[in-house]
Amino acid sequence: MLRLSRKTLLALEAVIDIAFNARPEPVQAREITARQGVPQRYLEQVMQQLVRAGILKGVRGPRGGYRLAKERRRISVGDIVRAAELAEDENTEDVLPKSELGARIVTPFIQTLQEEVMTRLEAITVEDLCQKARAAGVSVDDHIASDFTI
Amino acid sequence: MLRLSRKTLLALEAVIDIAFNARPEPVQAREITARQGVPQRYLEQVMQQLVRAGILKGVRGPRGGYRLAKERRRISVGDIVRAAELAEDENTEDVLPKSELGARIVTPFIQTLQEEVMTRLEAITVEDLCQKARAAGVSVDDHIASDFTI
DNA sequence: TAGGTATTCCGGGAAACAACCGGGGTTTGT
DNA sequence: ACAAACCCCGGTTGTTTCCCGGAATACCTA
Repeated sequence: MLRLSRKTLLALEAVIDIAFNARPEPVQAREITARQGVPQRYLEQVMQQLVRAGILKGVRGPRGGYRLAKERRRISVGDIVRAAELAEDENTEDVLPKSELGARIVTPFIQTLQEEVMTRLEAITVEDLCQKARAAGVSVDDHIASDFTI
Repeated sequence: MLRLSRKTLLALEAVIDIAFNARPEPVQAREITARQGVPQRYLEQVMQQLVRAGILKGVRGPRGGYRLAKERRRISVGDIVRAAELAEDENTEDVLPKSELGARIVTPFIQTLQEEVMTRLEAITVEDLCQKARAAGVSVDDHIASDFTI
């Protein structure tokens, strides 16, 4: 199957959470953890990967938090997935198969498939998902209201 | 990224290896390990998953080995991937996100993507990959000749 | 027909690796 | 001074990979 790590899911939810929230003030990590129910320390770690990838922008100090670094329509799902996955496995030494069959057929086949999926993910932006959320009836009011249920 | 486990790659290569080899006698695990350079014990484990999934058929005793359980065009890549992946993770307890945004938007989005990829994989058969191998110039003679380099 | 051998089958479990999580401290802005 | 993002690093848990010892089964020879 296509396995995405929990970290990637987290990153996706966090970015959309911030994008969906239209407040002028930045969104604090604490709010997101309250909504998603994940340990705050772990989420901050993921957030910083997103900051380093140029997707989020951190604002320090009191009343600080995170904000999108670009417009919603300029951030693709592929960007987020890459930022989350590509963080620690820098080795990327693809176990090259010895057999001709493996090297010439199944490896290229898998690579092509991966590229196709990635292309598909690059075509979908955070903007698209936000519109979908609105269409699905997730109201901004409920969203913001839950900020105070900490 | 779309991460496939080594086990899945192995399963794919093994099945295609057997399918590409047109001999009447079954193919032994030992031959495949010699060609792919993988530990024999591990490969046998993968092979048995494929047997239980109804993709391969094991033939015991001397001159035994593995054979396709069905025609080449009736075995899809999706079948093989499912058989290899779905073996040990029977838990499948999808970590359901608490937030509305996660539950209503990103989870369905990911699921749809997974289903699309799976549908895509079901449409490609072992027969297709064998034809591709022949077109790519992987000769059957070389393939069989390597049987005796053990 | 009986026994020896080659091979698939089966379960358990060690070893390596990645994912997950937390601590302590530093920097930055209010 | 305080509140938050930042940074490094180590510990825990879980998954993947790999190995081992044996049992079952089929072929071969005598």
